[in-house]
Amino acid sequence: MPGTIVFFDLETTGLDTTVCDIIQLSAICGERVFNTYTLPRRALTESARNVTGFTVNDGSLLLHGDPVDTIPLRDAITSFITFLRGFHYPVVLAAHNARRFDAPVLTRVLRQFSLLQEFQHVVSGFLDTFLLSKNVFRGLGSYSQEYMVRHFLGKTYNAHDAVEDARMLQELFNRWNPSSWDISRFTYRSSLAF
DNA sequence: TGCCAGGCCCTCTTTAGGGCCTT
Repeated sequence: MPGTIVFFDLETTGLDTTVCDIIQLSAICGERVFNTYTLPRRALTESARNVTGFTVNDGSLLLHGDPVDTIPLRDAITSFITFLRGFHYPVVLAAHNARRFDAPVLTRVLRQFSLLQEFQHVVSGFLDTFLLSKNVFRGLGSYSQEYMVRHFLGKTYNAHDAVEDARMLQELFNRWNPSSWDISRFTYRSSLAF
């Protein structure tokens, strides 16, 4: 049986998982919400600026033009691990396209700060809801999170805000109510994620 | 500095190419 599932999302400076910087790290489990912003060192790609609404000006992070408070990336990561320790751990971290995007990015940063071992003590693996939904719900027009929120929940939302993305993913998952077998099929050990 | 990917899946496949999903 899978343990606690924590839904999370990253907003980053781009799509290249080997170099992009994390800008926003958010997670939700039940009613407990985690959210942090960090100032990226790397410039956002044009498409990342357009999609997320983040810009950097004069050493400040702006969201749709309004400044947001940031903390150093290492502090964001250690706060996240502390947040995860608040559950019965090890937990499973779920994200849409986790295997190809969120897990490699997060794992690379954890390695960079020598925090991977500490993280793996609290997190047993990554659940990829993209791969799960693609296999469980055959024949849908799309498997993007936005499409599925419309399809399964009949609503639109503020996509590309990491908190809202994580919140909607949790709601989607609860609607799907996938079997333990399906969950385990698409859960990958965090130690194997790059 | 500026720019920026990539592994899986499908099929009009396997001597390959294109689309998806994430920012």
